[in-house]
Amino acid sequence: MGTTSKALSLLDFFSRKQPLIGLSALSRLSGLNKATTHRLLGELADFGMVEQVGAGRQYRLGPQFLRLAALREHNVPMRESASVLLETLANQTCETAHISLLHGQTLSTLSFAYGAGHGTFVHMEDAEILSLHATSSGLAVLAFSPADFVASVLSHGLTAHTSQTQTNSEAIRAQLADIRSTGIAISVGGFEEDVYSHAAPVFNANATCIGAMAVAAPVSRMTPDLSQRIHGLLSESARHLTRQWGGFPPDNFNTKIDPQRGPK
Amino acid sequence: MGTTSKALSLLDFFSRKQPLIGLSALSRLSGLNKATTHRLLGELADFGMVEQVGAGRQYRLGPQFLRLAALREHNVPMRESASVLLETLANQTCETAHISLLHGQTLSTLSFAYGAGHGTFVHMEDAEILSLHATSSGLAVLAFSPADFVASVLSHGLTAHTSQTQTNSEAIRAQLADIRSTGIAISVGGFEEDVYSHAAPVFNANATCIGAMAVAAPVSRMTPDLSQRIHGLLSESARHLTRQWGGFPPDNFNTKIDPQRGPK
DNA sequence: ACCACAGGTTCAAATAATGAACCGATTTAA
DNA sequence: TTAAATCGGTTCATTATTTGAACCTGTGGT
Repeated sequence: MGTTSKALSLLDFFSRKQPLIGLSALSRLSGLNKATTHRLLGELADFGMVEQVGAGRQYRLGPQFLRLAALREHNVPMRESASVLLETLANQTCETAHISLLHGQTLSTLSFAYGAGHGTFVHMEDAEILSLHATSSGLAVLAFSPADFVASVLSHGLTAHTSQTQTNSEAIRAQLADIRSTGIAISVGGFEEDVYSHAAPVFNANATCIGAMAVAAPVSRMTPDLSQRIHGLLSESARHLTRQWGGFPPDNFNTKIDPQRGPK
Repeated sequence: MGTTSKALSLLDFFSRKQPLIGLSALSRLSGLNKATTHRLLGELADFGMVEQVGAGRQYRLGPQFLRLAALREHNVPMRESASVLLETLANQTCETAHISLLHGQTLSTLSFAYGAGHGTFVHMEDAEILSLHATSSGLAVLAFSPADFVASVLSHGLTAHTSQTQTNSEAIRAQLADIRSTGIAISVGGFEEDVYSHAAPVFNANATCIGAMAVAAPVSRMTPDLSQRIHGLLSESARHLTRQWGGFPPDNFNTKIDPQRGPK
């Protein structure tokens, strides 16, 4: 592993829950020597990728990312184009629509939109972390990911976020087969109680699955009829997004779904 | 210079004008050996900081920045807090308000807001690059930056963006002295024709100037009266933002400005 | 007074970065 | 239709950078 990778890997320890990390802690987390960590952080800081905050000289992510993200988004408006589709989807379903991208072994939420017409919604936040085995989005991604990746994810500890989280890897593998045939993943209360969500995979130009689009509703509002509608609208939106992002589905992804009745 | 810095410096060659860069070109631009450039790009790509686009295998900024920017913004909502103030300022002045941060020897626009009530406005874009010597924001930053930094900026070629750009470094130094006493920088058509803009510096927790807030109006709409109003509102907003961002003005920044008449 | 842990620094030893030359494939110029 | 130039990418002996144990210094707790 190159020096640059080590430096960049430090950035991955910062999260919503842990926005501030001290030198020693980061050294421990990364397994790198304290002197090495210090030097790498210094280089990252020179570039505005981390910054030190007064009190305990702790580190946090720097302002540089705002600039680079704006530049990236200007060149490749992924977030913008996704947002437009999500707004439509949220309005059509009157529920929360979101899109999350694969990053390592978790999903990170890129954008979301709330529907209208109800008093309550499934809540979402930008950069929220979703686990692969416990969310519909995660299952959708796993279903279209390489076998070794799936094996790696399922072999690590499958944390139970709720009482309904499926932690049996064989049961999950069975679900993945279903998802591959329908093109839609479903999860009920696996990540948060009372959330019923549908998800469809999104692919890049190499036909690799890079994330998933999802619609999440309170369990109490889900009916076979609504599920049917979401199924149709969601798979259409996800396919649309794949195209907009310059990607295309892999050969094992059946694009010829009858919108009236679902596949098979 | 460490290896990590070399890798990160590659990111700085991507811009709005040049979003795609090939391996050889990037090697030339950075002065690094092609093999080195290739390896560094590979490491950056592993982390999603750059990605290769199909055709000519050219590189562009990667999707990772969206995630990190969202995380940073969640932890430290600089953009969000600035936007609120800019909206207010734009409404109060009925003109374009924006904030730009210092990055290297240029300013990068973080956020902006348009006023209401007129048919035309000064146009802005996210991540737009402003030069230090030719904009009011740049002058505001220079006025409160270390002497050696100012010297470095003024010694490099001062490009004339318009016929009205001031390129005489002595004349600019004289302006800086004025700006230090009033706390507001003014530039007329120095960057874009027909733009009359006011700017005020913003400081971080080390009392270092990190950027500037500005109000830009068409020259034709600028009157002594409007300038007076902008002067007051802008310096108040900028001071407010400095506080919100956890910073404070340096000792040589006079915070006791009479809002009726200006200082002195 | 003491210990434990924090951030940060030092310098010989070990490792990883470097770059000239090379490859095969396109593109351009003659 | 060649021939030269340029592209992205790779190789490997040489070289320079990274590395980490030990060491400061300061702080908060007992």
